[in-house]
Amino acid sequence: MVIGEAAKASGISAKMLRYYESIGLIPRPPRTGSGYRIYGAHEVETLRFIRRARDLGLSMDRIRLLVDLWHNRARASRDVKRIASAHVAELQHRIAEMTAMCATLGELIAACHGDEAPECPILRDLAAGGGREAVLF
Amino acid sequence: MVIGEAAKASGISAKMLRYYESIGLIPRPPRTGSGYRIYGAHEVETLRFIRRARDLGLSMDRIRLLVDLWHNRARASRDVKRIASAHVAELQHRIAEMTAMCATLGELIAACHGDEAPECPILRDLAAGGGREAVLF
DNA sequence: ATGGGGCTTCCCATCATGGCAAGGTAAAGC
DNA sequence: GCTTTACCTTGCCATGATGGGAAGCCCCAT
Repeated sequence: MVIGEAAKASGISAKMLRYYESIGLIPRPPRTGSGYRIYGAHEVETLRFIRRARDLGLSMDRIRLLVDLWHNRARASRDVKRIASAHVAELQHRIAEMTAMCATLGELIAACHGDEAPECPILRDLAAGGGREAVLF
Repeated sequence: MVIGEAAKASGISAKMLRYYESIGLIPRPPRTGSGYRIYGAHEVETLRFIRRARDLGLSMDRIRLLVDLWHNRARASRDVKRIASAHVAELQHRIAEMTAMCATLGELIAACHGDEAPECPILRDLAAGGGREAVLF
């Protein structure tokens, strides 16, 4: 399999395959005489693993650790669980931040007439400092 | 006020003040004879506005629009509301994505013993393709 | 006058991804 | 065999918002 085929089979673009190779996430594949990268079924399997980890929002650093554990028959599932849990904790943190933003903005949007007039609670709040009083009055 | 003081007063680093100036988000301030940027109370007020918009997760592009509307007495609150609503919609989209990731990972984490053994539903799922069957068996 | 801290500009790095350009190659059609 | 076409190679640039650092100038206090 040449890089375009591996890309199609794995769902990762050829560009990213070269990038992953350059950062050492995947090993350098053998080349044909003319320099084309050659991937086998095993490599594509690893790539699909990476793809799915990426789809779950994992960082490259954590994916690297997971791939290493996956390829390591002496692994402890505890290590895998710890990495996944840390990721979930980060996701929840970000979700909480964004939910708070949505809540604040939602109140302001609800208070805004959204008409031709210039008066706007959203701008007023941004200008005044986001304190509760700016929302209530 | 020189840049460091404006930074402290606004909560935006001096580095970012120069950056915001370079991308045209804020106008170029006057300079002293020796080239120091000089900021007044009005500029700091704008910077605090930007800071709070940033804290609500707005993109620079949207902040630019909001600042323009804020400074424009002939604005319509409808335009402000539309921008804020678009941002909330994006936030909700991202929240939904991350929540789905959390749900999937949560199931896998719950199914993982997290002990010394190599057997791990998390890795199994990543390897198998994320289908339901991989979770259930 | 000298030292320290703050200011200036410019360059580099992040992270994962895409785009573009120039040049080589493989395979298919004529 | 030659042409076309599609694909491969490397390398550079860009993103967005931010931090870091270096080299050099400036202001103030001692």
